[in-house]
Amino acid sequence: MGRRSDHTPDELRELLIACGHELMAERGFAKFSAREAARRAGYSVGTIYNVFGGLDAYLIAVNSRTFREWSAWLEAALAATPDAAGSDARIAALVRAYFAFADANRNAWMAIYDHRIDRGNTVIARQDELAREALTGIVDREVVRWSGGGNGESTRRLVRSLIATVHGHCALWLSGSYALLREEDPAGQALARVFESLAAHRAQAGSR
Amino acid sequence: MGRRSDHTPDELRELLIACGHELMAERGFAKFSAREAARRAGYSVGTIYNVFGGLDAYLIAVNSRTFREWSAWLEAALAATPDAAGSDARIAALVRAYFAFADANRNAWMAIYDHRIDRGNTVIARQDELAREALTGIVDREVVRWSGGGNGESTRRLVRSLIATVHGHCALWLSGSYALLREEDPAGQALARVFESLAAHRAQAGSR
DNA sequence: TTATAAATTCGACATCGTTCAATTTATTCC
DNA sequence: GGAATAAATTGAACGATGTCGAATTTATAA
Repeated sequence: MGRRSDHTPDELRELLIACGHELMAERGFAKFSAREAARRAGYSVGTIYNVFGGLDAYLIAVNSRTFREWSAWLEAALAATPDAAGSDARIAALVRAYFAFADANRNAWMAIYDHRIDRGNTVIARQDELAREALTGIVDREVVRWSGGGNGESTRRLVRSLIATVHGHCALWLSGSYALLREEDPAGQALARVFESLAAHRAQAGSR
Repeated sequence: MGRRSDHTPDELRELLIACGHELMAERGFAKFSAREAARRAGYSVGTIYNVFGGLDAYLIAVNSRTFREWSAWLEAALAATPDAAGSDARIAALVRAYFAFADANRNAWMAIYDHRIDRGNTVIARQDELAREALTGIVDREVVRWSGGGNGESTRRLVRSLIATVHGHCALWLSGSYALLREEDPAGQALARVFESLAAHRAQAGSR
């Protein structure tokens, strides 16, 4: 067949991403199949290559959707946290929501890190970059809010490091890795580490 | 052919693991091929299934070899750290060696976490379990040494959490994830977080 | 209506994991 | 030593994958 009037180019793109995301959530990265994703959309494999240019770009688009849902999940959790609960509560809500999303979307969440992008050969579309940066942005904002203003390069670095800390707990937990095998509250542990580091940096900043 | 006198069963096992490990280091998990690994050993695919029972068990054996090399690497780094350097230096050496091994064996290191084991359907051989526990054991020992004795369930939990912290930094760094994209010293950041948490727990224990 | 351009398909290809009947080798027994 | 037995090894078969492009079909323009 040729150009069909079923969907506009944008609609087709959306449709393929939606079906791919659904399939990813069902099967996980290892058992994901572009053929099957296209089949579900009512198209054949080649269409994915036409629309996205290659499998990598398609997977990036699928994972970017997960990133966006994740950000929305975090914002919703923060919005549901009353200001009166104090500033610690916002950090706690953020970390717990981070874990809750990963837990509720295990396959899709892990796929984000299962798909290795060779940044040398692959260009990431700007909109996909933005979806990833948004998450970092949320944490940035909340840490600045917690520490009461002081933003700068050192807090920027700290924020990335705290994200890595939480990520490590979440990843080892969901992958069933030995280290966290019998830990019943990985989110709580991650949160404890985050507060210890935040406290250390507040004290440090105050004593200068 | 039938039973060949080229290798004893143990030798064959070793050979297959060695070739698999080499191939994993070269290609990484995504491009690993059991066929190719067997080919390099001078056997055909079926032999892997005979010896290990299935691909999962083979991959576990291959990754266990990486675990053992990793443990040896850490022990070597610790052995090279003079006692006179102080107890902080041992922790620093441990974390830096953790990163150095991962960096020097990227594909093999990542494969450890790329291979998802369904613990419901897969039984892990005792020797492979031990290879994984050994690493945790090293960190356990060093943290107890640092804190000057006090061992118990709470330190056990802390140790696992610190491992998760370091793992998170290392994983995001090597996978080229956005969060740590421009961080020039991820190991230093991980180390800083570890010391912050260790300090917090020493203070806590001392004030009781 | 016809010609042009764009989208879509589908088959071809090499490869993968998995299984198992057939084959080859080593050992045992006479 | 030679035949019978047991064990290890192979390789073909199967369904599935990603990747590519020529052929086909559709929509639009002339």
